[in-house]
Amino acid sequence: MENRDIDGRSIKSDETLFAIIECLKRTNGAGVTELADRLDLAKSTVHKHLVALERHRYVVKEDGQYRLGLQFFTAGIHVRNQYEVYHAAKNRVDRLAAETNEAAWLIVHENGMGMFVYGVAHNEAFTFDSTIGTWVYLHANSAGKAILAHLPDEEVSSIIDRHGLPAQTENTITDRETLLDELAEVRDRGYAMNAQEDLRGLHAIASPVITDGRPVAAVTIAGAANRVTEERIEDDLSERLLEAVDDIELRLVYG
Amino acid sequence: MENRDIDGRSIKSDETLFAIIECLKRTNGAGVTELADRLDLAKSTVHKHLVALERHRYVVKEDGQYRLGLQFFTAGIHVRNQYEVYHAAKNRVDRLAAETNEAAWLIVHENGMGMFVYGVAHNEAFTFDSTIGTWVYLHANSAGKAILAHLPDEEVSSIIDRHGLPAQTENTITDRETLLDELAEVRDRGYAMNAQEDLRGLHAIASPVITDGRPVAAVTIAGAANRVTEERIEDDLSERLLEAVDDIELRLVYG
DNA sequence: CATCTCGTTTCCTGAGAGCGAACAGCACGT
DNA sequence: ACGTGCTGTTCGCTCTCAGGAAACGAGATG
Repeated sequence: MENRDIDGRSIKSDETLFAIIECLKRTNGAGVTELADRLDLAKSTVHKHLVALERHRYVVKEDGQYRLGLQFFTAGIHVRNQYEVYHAAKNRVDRLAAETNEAAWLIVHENGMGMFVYGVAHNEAFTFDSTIGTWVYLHANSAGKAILAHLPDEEVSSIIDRHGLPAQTENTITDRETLLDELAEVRDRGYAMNAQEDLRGLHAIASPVITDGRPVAAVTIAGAANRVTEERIEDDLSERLLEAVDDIELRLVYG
Repeated sequence: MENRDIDGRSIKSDETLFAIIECLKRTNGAGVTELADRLDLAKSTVHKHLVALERHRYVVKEDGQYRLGLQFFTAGIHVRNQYEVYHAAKNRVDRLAAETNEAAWLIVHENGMGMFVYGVAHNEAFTFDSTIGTWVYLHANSAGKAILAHLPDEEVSSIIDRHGLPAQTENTITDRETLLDELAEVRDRGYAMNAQEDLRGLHAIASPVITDGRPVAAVTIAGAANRVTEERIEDDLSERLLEAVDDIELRLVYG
């Protein structure tokens, strides 16, 4: 199925290992036979990989089903903890959500894509938990645009080249020039806006966390479009957002 | 160094892959040469594995250094989200911490070991964040004992056989019979106690979350030994703990 | 400009990844 | 009890490809 191994410079057996992991992630646990069928591999091959994974606790066997193990959680938390900005921002993001009574997020970026690393919704209508740990395009939401706006031009274009500008809703910016204009606006304004560009019904504003001239992350306030109106943003939310970001940047510098 | 590949039933190349990951975890990022030296492998070998890891975003290259990437976070959060008990318990654990003004934790177990999946310290003296995602022995803390107390006897002994009863402090129970007696007590009392058995200066109580007769997790209240006294436990904390666990068990059954 | 020291690439070789088939366990309908 | 159909696991065989050594290229350092 996924025969994108036109490589020679990486390791095939690793690719099959990752394919197994990916498959287990999608299926939330599966048997050897099912995996072998799905990935078009011999049962014995899959089995040997699973034994290796199990020995390192990346996979657990339960009732003859294999599923991903808590070792991934350990590693994942370790990676998150390496981001100083997470520790600097966490409590302040909590406070921001409490003050505004909307959802607040911390987004970091890696390799030209964004990821939600932390979020709270004091008004807990939705299970926002499912959003944490997901990748997002930088061009299609306020946090991403806040980050892009403060990256060097050549980095922005290399990101566009690599990932393109796929549309998430009919409001997504899919044109290069339009995006660059928007980024200039964001720089002037100090914060970015998201008018249902990635999720219908959702409005959001975001501002970047900058250290040593580089945007390492962005903080977002997000909420239903009817609550997060343009005037509320101008009158109240934008100010609170910028205050929060200032606090976070300060804490990044001073322990 | 770690030549424990007396296997034949698993895959050697996977073992080196995991060794690389483990090494990157410990060093918080390293170069090809450093990894090759440390693991006693050829540079080219390490490099090819890194290319594979990088393609799948499990590793990122930054300033010629490789470090673990956010894909681990994605996978880790995914694993956590598979535990229904996490979603059922999160808010209630928050409330428990707020009520008692101590730290509260959710611990799950896998393969005879426990792991902190969630925790809050309303009294935020310590950076408890570093505890999340770490493995703990079940015999050496209150949460683990709460879980063990409600597992079938044969499962308990197989766990002891597999992991032993290593001492964490001078108060750790290291004797099989003593442990089994303690577990019987825990069953009677309804909650387990931790009198500086894994961490000096720390007192804790814990009670298991049971569904379908199986303990899937445990909830803990933990705090400095001088604050979490025996009489406060009896007068107040134990009751609040058991209430919280009841609520969680209910929420596990009803949506 | 020479000299380290990185990361990356190239090439070769024999260890071992991957395969197919046989084996073992369990749960069913008879 | 006895097939029958499903699992997961193990056993050899074979030819691929993972791993090693050494060359290459790119920055940094003196």
